[in-house]
Amino acid sequence: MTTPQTLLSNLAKPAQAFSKAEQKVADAILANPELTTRSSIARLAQSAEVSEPTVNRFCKRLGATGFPDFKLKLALSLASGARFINSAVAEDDTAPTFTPKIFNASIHALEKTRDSIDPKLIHHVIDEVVASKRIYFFGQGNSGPVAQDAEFKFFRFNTPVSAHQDPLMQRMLAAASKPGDLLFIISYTGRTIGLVETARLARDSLATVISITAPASPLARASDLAITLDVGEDTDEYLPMTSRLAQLTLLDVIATGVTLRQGQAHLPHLARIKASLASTRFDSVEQDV
Amino acid sequence: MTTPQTLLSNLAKPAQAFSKAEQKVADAILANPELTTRSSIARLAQSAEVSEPTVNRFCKRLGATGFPDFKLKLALSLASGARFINSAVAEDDTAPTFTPKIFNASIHALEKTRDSIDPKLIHHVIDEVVASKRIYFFGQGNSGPVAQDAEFKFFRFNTPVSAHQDPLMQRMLAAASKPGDLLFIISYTGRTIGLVETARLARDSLATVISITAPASPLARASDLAITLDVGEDTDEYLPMTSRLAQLTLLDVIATGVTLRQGQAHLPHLARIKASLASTRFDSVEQDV
DNA sequence: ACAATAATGTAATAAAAATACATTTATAAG
DNA sequence: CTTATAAATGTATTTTTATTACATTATTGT
Repeated sequence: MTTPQTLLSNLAKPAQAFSKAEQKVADAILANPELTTRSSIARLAQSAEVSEPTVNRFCKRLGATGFPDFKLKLALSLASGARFINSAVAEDDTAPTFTPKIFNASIHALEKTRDSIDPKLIHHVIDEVVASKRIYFFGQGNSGPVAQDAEFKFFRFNTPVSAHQDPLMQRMLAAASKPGDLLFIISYTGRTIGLVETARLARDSLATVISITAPASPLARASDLAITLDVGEDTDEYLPMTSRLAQLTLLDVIATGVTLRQGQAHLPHLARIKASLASTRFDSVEQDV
Repeated sequence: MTTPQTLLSNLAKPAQAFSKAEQKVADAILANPELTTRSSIARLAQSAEVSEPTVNRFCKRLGATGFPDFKLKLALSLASGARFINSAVAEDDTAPTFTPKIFNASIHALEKTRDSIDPKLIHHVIDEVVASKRIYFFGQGNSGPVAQDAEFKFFRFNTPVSAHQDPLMQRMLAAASKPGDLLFIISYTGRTIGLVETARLARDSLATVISITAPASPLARASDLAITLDVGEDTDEYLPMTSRLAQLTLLDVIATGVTLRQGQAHLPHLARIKASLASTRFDSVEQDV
């Protein structure tokens, strides 16, 4: 299933439309990929008979942040079927080829998010959750289901929680919010007008607003705390939104943090929830919730 | 000599007899190995609170020729799957430690799903979607948001689609279904009584039922096609459900397959959807949907 | 043939890693 | 309990490596 050497085969593909100098770089890498993972940019430039910046540009064109990053990805691609580069879905893809690509794109988004999250910020968010009297999750469009998922997750705590996708309802609840209320606003772009206004309304009411959104977006600016996710999308029209997976996992992290913070205190509450579900199952050992 | 796999476990081994400063380095690397593979020696030295030469000596002691070589070997060791040794969340975990653990658990779930999916089955599912006159997504509990997410995704196609979380609604729609109708039923356990009965009702009405659920479960048996996900036990009480991420990505795969199958035919439909959203944004370049 | 643009290279700068060497800390002998 | 000795660690410097800014050279379309 896992096609090994995806980066490599990508290099070899003639359809790649490399420029002359870049083709030389590709050839030089292909001639001895293992060596390349341990080369300096100068050595590779020399063996490809091009200048060093050309090598650097070549790396960036292939999605790396620079030469060292490229070497790392190349090494991984050699070791275990590449999952970083060339996950673009093409029109001639079939189920066996696009299935791993899409999973890889999702995995990549999570890896990127994992490495960009600031634990201190998470800590602050958990503080706010623990301190709150009531929690709302707001999302529209694709982020609506994320908000709802969060509701299920946070339902385990004793704090009242609800998720809302309807813009009017969101607006009304924001306007009616009070100090001690905590609003999570989830938006990939952070540019949905209604949600930004909702954030402002809530803050006017002295509620706390935490957004999960794009860096430097209007929503991020309008929030008390903003967890910004830059998953980097839109490059491939066939690749679906991976940001919601990052949002979901991020909310998992926050919920887990709250659970750990609360310690054993809430366990009886949880037991009641589990018991209430038992009768809806064929077999009560496992559960969806 | 240092084979890739042994590097990580070597670090974790207490028997290693590291000196004080070297132990700090080992701890810092273990705290976030993925990040280390992309760090500079200065960054790692700082996070371990030691000097840079100490890090360098540490690397050499472990058989690398220097820091870059060490990073390379570390990356390879991570790629070979040694990274999940430490992913159980413990009560004394704090934000910096449990955050990567949870992301890793999610990533692992996707990797496992990626490698267990049968592309032929996906192909059949896409056939059914393309052939269908109407599509329903049913889920309860945690799978409810997944169904809703799928609705957003499949809305792009011309086939009428709706998601339902209410058991009564699901039952009624299943009973009223007709040949040409396609029901996706999403359930992690495949043991929710209501959903299994719904599947039977729908098949009695000659609709097609595709489930995304657990292997060998009652729901899987009650379906025409079952995509079974075995993400693994939730052995750790603090680790959240990762199955829904696998479900979501799987539905991404199916939707992408349908898109590719339909080719350009549906593009005008998509353009209209995009246009309808433009006025709700501060900046119409990006979008949530 | 000539602008406009893209591609590539040169030279300078910044960043990273390794080295030489100084200082501190631990150890063991008297 | 010193004090010589060795081991460990850190500081400052040099060397290597990577990136950037900018100049030059090709390429393309009119």
